[in-house]
Amino acid sequence: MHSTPGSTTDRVLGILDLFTEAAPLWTAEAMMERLGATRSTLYRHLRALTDAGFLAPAGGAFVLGPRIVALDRQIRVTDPLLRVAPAVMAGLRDAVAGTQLLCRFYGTRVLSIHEEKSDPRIRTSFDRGRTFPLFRGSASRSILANLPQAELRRLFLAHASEIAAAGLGGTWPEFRDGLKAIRLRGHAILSDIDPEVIGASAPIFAAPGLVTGSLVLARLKQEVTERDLDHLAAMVKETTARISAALQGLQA
Amino acid sequence: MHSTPGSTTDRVLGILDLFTEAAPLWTAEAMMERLGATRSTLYRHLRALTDAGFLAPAGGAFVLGPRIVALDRQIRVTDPLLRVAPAVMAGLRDAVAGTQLLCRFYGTRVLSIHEEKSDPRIRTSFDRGRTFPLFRGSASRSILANLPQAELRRLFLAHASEIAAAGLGGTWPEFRDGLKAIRLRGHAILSDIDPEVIGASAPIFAAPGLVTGSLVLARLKQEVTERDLDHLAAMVKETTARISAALQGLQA
DNA sequence: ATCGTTATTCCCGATATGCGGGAATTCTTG
DNA sequence: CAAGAATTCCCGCATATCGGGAATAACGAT
Repeated sequence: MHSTPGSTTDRVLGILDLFTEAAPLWTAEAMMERLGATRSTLYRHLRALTDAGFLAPAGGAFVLGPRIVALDRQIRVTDPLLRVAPAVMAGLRDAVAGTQLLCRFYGTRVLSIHEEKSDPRIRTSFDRGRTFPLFRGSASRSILANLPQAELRRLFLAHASEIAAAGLGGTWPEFRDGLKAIRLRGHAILSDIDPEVIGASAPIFAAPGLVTGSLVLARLKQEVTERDLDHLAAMVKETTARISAALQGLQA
Repeated sequence: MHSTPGSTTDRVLGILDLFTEAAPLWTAEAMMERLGATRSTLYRHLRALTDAGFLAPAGGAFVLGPRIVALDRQIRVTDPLLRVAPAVMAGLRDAVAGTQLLCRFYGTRVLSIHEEKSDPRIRTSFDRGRTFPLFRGSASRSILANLPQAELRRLFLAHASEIAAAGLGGTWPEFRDGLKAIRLRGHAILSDIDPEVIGASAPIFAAPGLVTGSLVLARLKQEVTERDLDHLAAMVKETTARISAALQGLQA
């Protein structure tokens, strides 16, 4: 074979990479061409994915399958963070007057896992399932600032240019000390992703010192004053403290 | 090798089967034992799944990963049915005074893909992602009744005993004619899954004659009269007709 | 229903790939 | 910084995957 690296399994799972928001529907023919796979091999792989429910035939083409939806439900039902946080967030609706985003950290990406929206004008489709880059956005910042040193160093070595581009410093001490300041402050305020929206975030801990996610309280930037931001910051710190406590109570 | 059938890919995907609502967290050790796999092989497979984001390490064990949540979002964002139905359903909230379930048909299973709940006492965690058996429940019944004959025959041959158990007839003509009656009536009323809840459903068509899902309007059984059921039936028929029309308008 | 067309599965020999035992490495944690 | 655990690497052998093409099944239209 030529330009297809990785094992068979990687190639099979790689098929799922084709299915994006922009291209949610693929015919076997199109996949063959795109992947440079032969007909029998591709169909064998499609069958494996279809049998497992990750793909489903839809009128001559394939779409992402029901298993994904079912597995997402399992995650929702079993995630301890989702057992405690949504209720707390619902109680904050009116006080925030914007949008709240609960995020979870997955080693390399930050994922929004729950949204509580009260300002319909914020049309950031910050849905559950949206991923954020680790070095941009308020949610990620609060997480990053609370990662263990060893992990930070690894990240710095692997992503120096991204880190510099995000204004997080060009040297390791700059990076580390900047994050330390955020950690000590206890919250991060950023308008980094959508320029019309500004968010205050704070970390959520699954155990003392072990950051597992963050909460963002966001509002339309042009409508908030300095005082509002201070208020949001205080609120998000207080709220994440409560969520962390509840989370750790669950596990005990 | 012994009792592990299927291809490598099947075995890798099979790992995900372990992760259930009751057992959402697996250590490598536990998986080795359960699957009868050797250490290196298991870890190779875990790595493939983890790299693809379908699993994630969580403190010495593994859980379902962020990719699943992200893919579910893609499905939500790109599903035409979800583009038209939720707004219609939201408009019915007060009129239904119960719970509405939007379901999609996936060849072999019926999956709830959206819920609009207005009666909090119905605690059926009929969440998005819940799967229903094809031969039970109102949602499935309306779909089944509108499947092409060829597919029905195939289903009957493959699942005769389930079909009989569900009271759908012990012979092919019984089965076919029973479903035909439902199809002509245009709706199905059943209290088949949760005995406290009764639901009226009607099919949704992606194209004339091509059933793609169904809508269920459900209420607490002990609170509904015959008249209420008639009303629900009329409402669900009218609503699914509108959803089908909107859906077919989209594609044109 | 019947046929032509397209989509999907099956077959089988050559060969690349996954398997497993164990050692090496990396990650945790005190 | 060291001991223990978790994870990856290594490599020869056996096996499952690949691909070309034919067979079959599903689909659509007459």
